[in-house]
Amino acid sequence: MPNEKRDLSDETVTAWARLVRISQAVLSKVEADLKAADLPPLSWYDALLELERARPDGLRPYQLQERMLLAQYNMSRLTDRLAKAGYIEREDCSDDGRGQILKIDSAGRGLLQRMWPVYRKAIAAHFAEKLDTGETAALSRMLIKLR
Amino acid sequence: MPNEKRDLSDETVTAWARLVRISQAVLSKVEADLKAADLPPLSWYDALLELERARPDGLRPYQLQERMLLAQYNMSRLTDRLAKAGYIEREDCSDDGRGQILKIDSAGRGLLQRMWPVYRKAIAAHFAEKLDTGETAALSRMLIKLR
DNA sequence: TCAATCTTGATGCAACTGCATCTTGTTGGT
DNA sequence: ACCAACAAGATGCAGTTGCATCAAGATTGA
Repeated sequence: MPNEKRDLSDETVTAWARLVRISQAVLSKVEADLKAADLPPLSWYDALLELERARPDGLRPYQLQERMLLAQYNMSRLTDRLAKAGYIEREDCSDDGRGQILKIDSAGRGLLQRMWPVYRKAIAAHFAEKLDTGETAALSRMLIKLR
Repeated sequence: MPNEKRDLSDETVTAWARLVRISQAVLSKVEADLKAADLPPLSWYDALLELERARPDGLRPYQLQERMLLAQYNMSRLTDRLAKAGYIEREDCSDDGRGQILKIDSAGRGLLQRMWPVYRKAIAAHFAEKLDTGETAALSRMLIKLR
């Protein structure tokens, strides 16, 4: 049916389909491993890791949002959950009355430490073991170009 | 913090992070283009395309589910929506009293035709234009290894 | 043949996401 | 100083997903 291909080669469409399907499949395997270990989803890890790297200043929600490529309302809700779970602190921002500053706390750092071994094994099993060093580098280079 | 890296190199972790972030970002751009054209999400296209390819026999839900790497309950709901929107027919399966057979109908084929031009342009803009032929092939090869 | 087990597909419920919109506060032009 | 435009963050609502479970039919094995 879609044979009004115009300028897109079959190889290109196949590559596109693989990117979508396979990256999603690998990601769900990793998420499943986290869940099987009774750990929160990857987005919690990502957010906490960014806040860990931003120590000791912390980050404004909109900064975290840009780094994580998340919609604003999703970030608002994610920080809500993280704060309720006790993994981050929210301080009022002195420069901007609307804003806040997010900081990871010690429970958050503890969670990072508990999650990493599981996450590391999952990345190894579902990603790293399937590629050699050169392939990893090549994949990385292709992905950069897509950004 | 996660410096108990054991066997995962920094390059590997970076490549992993890029795969997750960038593929998700590109995918949302494509989804956004479809939505901007008042078209249904990609999953509708994927399902209908599989059913188009399976003509004239159609597919059992579990077969479609395997091809699309979707959870069973998500497939059940996707077929519900597609049937309610009039894009597929569901027939009782004669071989198996529990089962059904899904077939794309002419409205479904019409939707494929209306979606493809938009989808094609989106793939071109957000994916194909950023890679040359060799790079597309290389990306494809790396992804295959991850499957 | 008949019970135990497995497979197919659906569904109630809670959590999460997308969208639109709101509130509060900042900024820039006059 | 003021008002219009803009930016940060929250939230109500509808739609979607994940999880657990269910019902109904198929399969296996004694």
